[in-house]
Amino acid sequence: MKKKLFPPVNEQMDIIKSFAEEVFPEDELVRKLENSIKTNMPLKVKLGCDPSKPDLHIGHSVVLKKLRQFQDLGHKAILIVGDFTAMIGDPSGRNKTRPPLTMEETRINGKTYLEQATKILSPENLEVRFNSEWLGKMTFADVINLASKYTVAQILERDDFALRYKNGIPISIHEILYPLAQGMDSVAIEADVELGGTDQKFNLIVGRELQKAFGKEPQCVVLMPILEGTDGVEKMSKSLGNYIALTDSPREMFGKVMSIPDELIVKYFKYAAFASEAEVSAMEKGLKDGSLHPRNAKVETAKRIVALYYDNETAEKAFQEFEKIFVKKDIPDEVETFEIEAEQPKQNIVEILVQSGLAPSKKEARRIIDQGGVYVDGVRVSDSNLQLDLSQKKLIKYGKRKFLYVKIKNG
RNA sequence: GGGCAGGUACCGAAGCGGUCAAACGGGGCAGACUGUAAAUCUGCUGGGGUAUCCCUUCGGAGGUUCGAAUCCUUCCCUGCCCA
Repeated sequence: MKKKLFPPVNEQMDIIKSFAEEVFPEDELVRKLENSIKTNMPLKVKLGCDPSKPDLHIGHSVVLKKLRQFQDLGHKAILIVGDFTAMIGDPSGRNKTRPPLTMEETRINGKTYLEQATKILSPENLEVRFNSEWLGKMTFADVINLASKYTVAQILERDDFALRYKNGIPISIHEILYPLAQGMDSVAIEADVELGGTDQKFNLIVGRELQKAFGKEPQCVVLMPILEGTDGVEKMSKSLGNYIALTDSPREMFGKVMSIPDELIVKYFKYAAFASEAEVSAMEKGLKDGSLHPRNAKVETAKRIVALYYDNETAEKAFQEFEKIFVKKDIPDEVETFEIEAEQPKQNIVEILVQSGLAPSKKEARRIIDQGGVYVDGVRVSDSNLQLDLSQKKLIKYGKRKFLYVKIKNG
């Protein structure tokens, strides 16, 4: 056994609490840390992940970064792939029942998830567990026993359940079982700490309660803020389409950050760009006294975020590219070319838009043309009957940000 | 098990035999203005077609009618109340 050195408790606590929304119970956490130093045993830090949506976005990065900090402190990150619970569907923050997934789907997604998560997490001090490992083995009697540990009133403490109940929106029993199932994960792996977004507070507390009920030492809870999506209102999520994926291209990533509302700049700088406290307060001050233009703050934030997932040079390039397109109204450096298969070089513009995938339907293509949203080689198209000669490649701009070269496929 | 109220487009919600592809609000998209911000203004928002034309859609399946989202039958689903 290698001897590990953990930093002093107060240092650890400072790091753990930095940027966290809530950490509780603090005294228990302090005790756990002291004990870990004494026994030279790392804490088990649990993070549940939902394999029903394998595309990670920068909203997820907030909590992943916190987990990474634990790793850097020498603790052990345990990623729970909720392959079993995904079949239930987490009701958190939803006013609707989620469609369950099959086991195979969740397995595949779990793998994708991990690949992306390690962009932030260290592969060391990392353990990945699938919760079907223990949940799948439970008998009905086990489930009843588990269910007996919690009451309906306790479950209804959670606001989204309470709200749905009040508004007559259906709540299925399996959804009620979800927090219990997730709590069992904590029991099974004997988590010392569980991480999550503030929307997970209820679930994490259930985990704590269940650990107690099963005679284990209860976990401490670290809650991170929820990052709003690019629309600035809803929480970032794939289904709402307001997300910035970790796998987005530098250009997309940069552009999406630039489109966030001003009110979110600092929050993004803090939680998505992982700026230091000093940098954050400097930005806040600059914005407040007017010495820093919001746009520049946003540019800085966007660069930092892109650099995290790529590198500084790429981030700089993404910025240049952005300037070029939106400030100088120029065309992007790299535009894909689509080759249309047709006999005639002359093609109808609507047809081209649909075939190249720029427009989802002819109806919409016409609509956008009528509204003045289509340009060919920099010239606005005013007539949806326009015939384009595609023997030379033409640059089409569709809407605000879609660019594509189109030409006829020869031979 | 009984009674009542419901299931409409991405969401909420009108419509209750033809003038309904379906009011209105939200969201989304496009344009103007900008900093691809916010706010504001304008337009669009099922699909096909260059025309007040056709097709698909109002929980599912049948039926009545010249004609149904609107009436009838039946099935499925949800909420509330009673047991």
